[in-house]
Amino acid sequence: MNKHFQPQEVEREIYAEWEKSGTFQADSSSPYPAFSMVIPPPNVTGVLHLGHAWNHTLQDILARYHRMRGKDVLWLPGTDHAGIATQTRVEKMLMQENGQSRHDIGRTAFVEKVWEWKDKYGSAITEQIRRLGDSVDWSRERFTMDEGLSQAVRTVFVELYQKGLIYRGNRIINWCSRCGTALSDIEVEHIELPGKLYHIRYPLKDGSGEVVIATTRPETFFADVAVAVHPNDERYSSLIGKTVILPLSGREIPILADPIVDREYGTGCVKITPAHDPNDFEVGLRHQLPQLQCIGSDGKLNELAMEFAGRNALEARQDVVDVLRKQGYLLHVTDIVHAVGHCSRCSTVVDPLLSLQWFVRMQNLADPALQFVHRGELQFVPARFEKVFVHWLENVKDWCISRQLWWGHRIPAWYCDDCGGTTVQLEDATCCGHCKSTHIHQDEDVLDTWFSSALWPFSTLGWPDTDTPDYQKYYPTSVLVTAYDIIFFWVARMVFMGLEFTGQMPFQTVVLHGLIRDSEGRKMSKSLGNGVDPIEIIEQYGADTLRFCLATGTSPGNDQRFSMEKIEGSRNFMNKLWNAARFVRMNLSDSFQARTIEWDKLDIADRWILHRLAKANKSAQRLLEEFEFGEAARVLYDFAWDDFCDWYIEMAKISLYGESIVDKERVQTVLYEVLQQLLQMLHPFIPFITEEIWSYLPQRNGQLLVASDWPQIQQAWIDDTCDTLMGSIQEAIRSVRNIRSERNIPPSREISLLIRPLSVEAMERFQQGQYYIQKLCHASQLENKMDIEPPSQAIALAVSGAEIFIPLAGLIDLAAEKNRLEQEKRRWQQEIERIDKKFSNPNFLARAPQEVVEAEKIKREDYEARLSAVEERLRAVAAMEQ
RNA sequence: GCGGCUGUAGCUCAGAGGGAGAGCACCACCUUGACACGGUGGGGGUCACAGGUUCGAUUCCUGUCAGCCGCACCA
Repeated sequence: MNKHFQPQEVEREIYAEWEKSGTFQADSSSPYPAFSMVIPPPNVTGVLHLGHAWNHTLQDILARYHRMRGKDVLWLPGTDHAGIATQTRVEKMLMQENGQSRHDIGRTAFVEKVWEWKDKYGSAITEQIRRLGDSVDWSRERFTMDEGLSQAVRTVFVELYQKGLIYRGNRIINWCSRCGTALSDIEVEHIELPGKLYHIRYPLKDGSGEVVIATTRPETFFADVAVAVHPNDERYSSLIGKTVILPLSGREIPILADPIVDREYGTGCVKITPAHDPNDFEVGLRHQLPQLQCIGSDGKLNELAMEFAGRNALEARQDVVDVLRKQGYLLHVTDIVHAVGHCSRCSTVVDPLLSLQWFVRMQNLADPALQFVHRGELQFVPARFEKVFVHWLENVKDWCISRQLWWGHRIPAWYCDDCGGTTVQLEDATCCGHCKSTHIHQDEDVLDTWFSSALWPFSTLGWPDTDTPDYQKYYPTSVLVTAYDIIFFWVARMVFMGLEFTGQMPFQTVVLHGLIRDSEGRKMSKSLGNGVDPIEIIEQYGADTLRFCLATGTSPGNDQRFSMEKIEGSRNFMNKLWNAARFVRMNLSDSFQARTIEWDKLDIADRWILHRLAKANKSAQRLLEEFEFGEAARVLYDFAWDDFCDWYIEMAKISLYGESIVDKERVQTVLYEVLQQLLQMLHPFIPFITEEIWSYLPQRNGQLLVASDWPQIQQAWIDDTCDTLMGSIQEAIRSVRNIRSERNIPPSREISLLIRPLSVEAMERFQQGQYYIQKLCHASQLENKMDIEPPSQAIALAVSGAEIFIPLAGLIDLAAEKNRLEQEKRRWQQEIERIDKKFSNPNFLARAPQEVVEAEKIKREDYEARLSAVEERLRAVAAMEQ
């Protein structure tokens, strides 16, 4: 083994070996119980970012863990077609290369281009997924526009239409003029911006005065159809039913009463523009008002705006205001701050627009989802996200699913040019379903990408065919792991679609993690240029370093900051593990045969490390079952670094470099066993390096770690007494080291140690650890006797159950020693006081649990013993001063 | 307006009803035969604030303050 692990040299080979071994492939015919997950399908056009890397690390930990625990694991990979993003990208390319727009080449040719593009670049992201080491089943990879998945989309659309849960209608939708398509409500991001509130006079027709309305979008006034006031607003009650004359156009519109009006806001008078505002739209329906439109889908004003026709609405605003002002209609303008909707993809301001679109009627789908969740049939991790989920579903509005794009699942609806009927069906229509006319044309639009993603957990397993072995065995899936920012986009939609079409929750548990931020806590974004390319990290440090860094940074549902310092910390751990393994390997012969561990023949240190190993295993398992990834990783880190490397390996060196063959073999067996189990437990987190180390272990015969079993917890190894015993040995070692350091006694200078135990029992304890104390304190001799008479020129240490003397003839500064002992004395006195305070409270004795009281008593005895040792020593020092 | 998260060492963050933790940074010492991507030792925090529950609160509850996020409304 080299001095350092070289991830670049081995990761690709190891991944290829894993793939070849078939370990990642699920087997629906195997007798083992299923553990299944579907990957949140990344954008086929995309590149891997740190968020993916994190998300995938967590899933891979689960996949590999459950595989090692004997489950038949299916982790299904794939990508989605990302309608707008992909289309935009190919359009740009087309424009750059040929100077053509998609309209220049036509729909069929354009869609062909996108497929070409997808075939060429769509594998980039799946290649990157391999670099992360994901143990996905590539034989089951899916794409949302695959034949089967497209069939699922059509089936769902047709069935929902037949059930009346999908309808086409004229509604206010969010229109992004840059993307040229409608968006759903959640694709709109509201951003607080400074704006102006324009107060405009609308004269009464009867000449008796005027009303003043307030608006932020004065350019829409051309499409006003009414003015509304609150029914109980005394200021305006006499005006209800009267008519006002719209400035410039002279059109007459009514004043009406509607409770939606906020009397406090603006003037309390609202202009009603049903075609350009969702609230006004509702008011319009209630009062049967016409729906006049003055801005088209191109964002331009139309002929209703008279001389402004043809101009961009937003740009024309100022001119409209100027004209109103000139003609005396503008009363005044005030500054306000209001939330303006922006396209979440391209940040263009979205226009509320009246438009004929397809919608999913949400009520009937949301209700069952809410019922199932209330019955506890979906576990959220962390639980608090359930509230977010429920709140959204309780208030959800109908989902606009049609997109004015060419790339995606085309809506299976045909319109008849003769009878005007709509035909919705699975197969491509050849004639009108109502009048049999062949003069029909298909709807031009495609479906929202999330419509197909919503079906992902079952469409990928063969649905609508529910008899496939995969669907039978792996649906519903076990766990879904995703970031909390797509609870609405994806999780909620999978839930209600899953319930509607499979009658089951698509997953039993949904694990939500946070978002990656930069080292200053900012979201990573292209515009800030603070993004980090995970592939670069992998190339520089290896996938394991990245994965371990992300895993240890995980705390449930919370964001994490990314920094190179953390990466280095993680890299250092890889190096530590590598070298610990290297040490073990160097001390085993090539023909080494693992022996069974004979508990009775083990030394205290052996028992202790096996105890710690079993405890670490227990904790890691519990934490992984609870999806506490960060804690699980930390438990293993601490075990590996602190217990194994810092203590056990150092202690093992005594036997390894000693005379006794028996001792040496004993320690070799333990080292080998611990390392092997450690590699197995770390494998889900850092698969490459553990696999690589595994290959160096003797007697492996080409067996892969990835296919091995998670180690059994050996109950017989759990030994708390041994743990406390080692604890006191470690304390003794640390105390002596502390003194060495304080007194600048270099390691090269050997010292003697005299241990004076306070009891026979303590003497036996220290006997078991005395070689370790001696070696780890660089002591040339050690005596452990109850009747030791301390030399006068010595430093005295009070440890649990004993006093330790370090004879240092000629090096003792009595004043300094007295000072140190005084400090010690105060420390133990304080501890005793703290405990006595508890005991002096009668309620403590009466109400605290017996174990707690008992534990405090034992502590007090220990402190008391130490205190008297220190006091005695103080007296001795004082006597010497004379 | 509704809901949520966060506030612990200089920084990043764990944690748990009964003696304040880690990593990094810092200081000192150490080329000890796995590792300087290392070892040993050390300094450093009234666990945001105020109440309450409890024998006992940094941990549970309520409120306040500060930072952040989501949802709704905003003519």
